[in-house]
Amino acid sequence: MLIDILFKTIGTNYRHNQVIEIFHMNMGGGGVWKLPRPRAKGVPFFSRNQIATTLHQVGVLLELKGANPFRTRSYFNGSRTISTLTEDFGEVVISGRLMDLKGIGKGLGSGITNAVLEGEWPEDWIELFEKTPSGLIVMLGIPNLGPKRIKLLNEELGITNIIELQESCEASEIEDLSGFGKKSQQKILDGIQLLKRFNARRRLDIGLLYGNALKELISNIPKVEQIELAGSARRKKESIGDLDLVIGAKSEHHDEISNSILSLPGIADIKGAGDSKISLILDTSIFENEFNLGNLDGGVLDAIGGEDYEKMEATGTIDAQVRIVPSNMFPFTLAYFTGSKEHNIRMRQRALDRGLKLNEFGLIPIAKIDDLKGIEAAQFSIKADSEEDIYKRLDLPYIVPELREDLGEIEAGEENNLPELITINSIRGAFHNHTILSDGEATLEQMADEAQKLNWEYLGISDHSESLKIANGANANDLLNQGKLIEKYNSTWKEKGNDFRLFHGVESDILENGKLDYSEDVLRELDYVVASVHAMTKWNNRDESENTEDLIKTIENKYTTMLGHPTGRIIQGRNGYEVDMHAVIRTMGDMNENGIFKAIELNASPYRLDLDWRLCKFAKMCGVPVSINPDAHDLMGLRDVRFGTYIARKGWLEKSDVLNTKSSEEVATLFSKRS
DNA sequence: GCCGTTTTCGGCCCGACTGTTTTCAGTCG
Repeated sequence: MLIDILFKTIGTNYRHNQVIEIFHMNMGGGGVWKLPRPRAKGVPFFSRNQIATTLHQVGVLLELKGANPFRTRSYFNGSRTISTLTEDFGEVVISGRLMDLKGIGKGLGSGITNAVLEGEWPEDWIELFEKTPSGLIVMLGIPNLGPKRIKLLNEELGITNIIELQESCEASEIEDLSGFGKKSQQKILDGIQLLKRFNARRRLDIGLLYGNALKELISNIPKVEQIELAGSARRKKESIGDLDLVIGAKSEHHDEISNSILSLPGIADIKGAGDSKISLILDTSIFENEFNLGNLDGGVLDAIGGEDYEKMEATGTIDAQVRIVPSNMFPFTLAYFTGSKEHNIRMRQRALDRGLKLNEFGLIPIAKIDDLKGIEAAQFSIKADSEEDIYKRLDLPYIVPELREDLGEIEAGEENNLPELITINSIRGAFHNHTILSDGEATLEQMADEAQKLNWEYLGISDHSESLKIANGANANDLLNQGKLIEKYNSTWKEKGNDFRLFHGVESDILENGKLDYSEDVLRELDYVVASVHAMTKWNNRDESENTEDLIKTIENKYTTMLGHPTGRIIQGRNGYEVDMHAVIRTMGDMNENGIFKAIELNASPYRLDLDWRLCKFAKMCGVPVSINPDAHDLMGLRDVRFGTYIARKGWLEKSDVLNTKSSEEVATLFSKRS
């Protein structure tokens, strides 16, 4: 049963650092990769998302074909350029400015232009999609198995999918291939198991739980001078592959520290232990108490494997790499293993431009090192007490880990224009929360109490609407009665001089043609409406333009205040439906400009983190306020706003960009701007 | 495939680790 569920999801998620990126951008669509069909309405025949996704997929398919790596890279670069474009993509193509973009030359430029203007994909791309077995793409998700060896497996043994691969391993057919052996055969089997369980990645909340537990244990080891969690966990990516920890200590203590680490609790297996690096597999025995996964709404639970999910987490593991370096190297190693790869490339290039070489050991004047390499050369490194010093030496202000993705942070740093990112302390409340009226676990009163314990000034209650039977959606009468109760509480607090207040909303299901639940008479009584899609099957089966049109209709509805979990994606569970979110956000931006308040939710549940951080910056640019909502189904759920804050920071948001940093008076005023 | 130009083609970030090899290829970040 469990395996069935997991195999079902493997079809849509792939772990390959580039493939997974696409998954997280919600650009992947359904299971098998297919070139999108052109939009029925004509030019532009394809959206920015579709072009960016396609370029990326062509790049992956070229890798599997064994094409020139620089050629494949240019497809990835092109995809990146287009997905981060802030202008209207269609206009850029139509006005013939596409090839002015850095990274788009004659080849990509003419292919894209023809696709967008004529609705036809280049022949060689069509052929790539048709001739590559989709199972090979799934195999890229297996750790330590890349395009070259997959190509070899395909050519030598005729393997076209993960099931055949597993059978071949079990029949010991792989170990005899040149370049393979017993160990790599076993590694592939292990990797298949990992992929089946978690798509070889873990959600941010789970990663941070393990990471912080290990960090805490190591920091108590004598003679450890510095320790920090690095990697994607430090950068607060929505999911992480493995944990990276960096330790600073005197060289003479490295052995002792290393031995202490190997005897810590929670280690299921030791994959390797060298002079400077320890590779571990951690399991849940690292936690003193069992971890509480909280109450999930039914849709989320289903998407991540239903009832079997908790069992899976309880027996789950995570890989961790621990590196021990002399304290003087610590900032360099920390920066290096924090990444991202793209950010590091830019930083290294920046160092080269200044006659310096940047690596995990130091920042070293090239003139001094002759033929010395790595750690040998590091004796000539410029001193740094912290990462700040490294940035300073490269003429940049400090860039926080969340921003290190090479998505404009270097340029913003050069212009001294980095954002002052929001912190959790700025949050004054939240607007998407459930009570026992629908599928929540706590009463209105309990939720209000908990919000006050968090020092919030207000709380918005938005139970599920009538049509969502599966989540016990509230009928009109019950909803209106909830409103009366809220009024009563609000006036009682006011009489007592307590400034706390509740806002009364609803999470309305988005119905046919973008309609909301309930009659106008009911909607008029509410402070706000969170409009969300729940009919995922239907929305997944429609094309991007239909979904986009319906969402825009919903937003144009007078009573829609904000869009809830905008794409419906569940991390490690399912992709979102296809939608041109740029167009949706742009519509919201235009309405805000005209004095009509429309906000977009950043659903802070670690299972969702939707709006994706890559789109937060775009919402900010369009002047669309972001509401960081926990989608709480119980008291603990309110605390999920912290994950939303991490993602908001990653998405460049400042305090002023976020709705729930405003005072309750300001919020009330904004909510009243309906038309 | 893109870029930058020495305008016709060479260079494209770089190092560690692993498991294969017997000097290196593949993978990863």
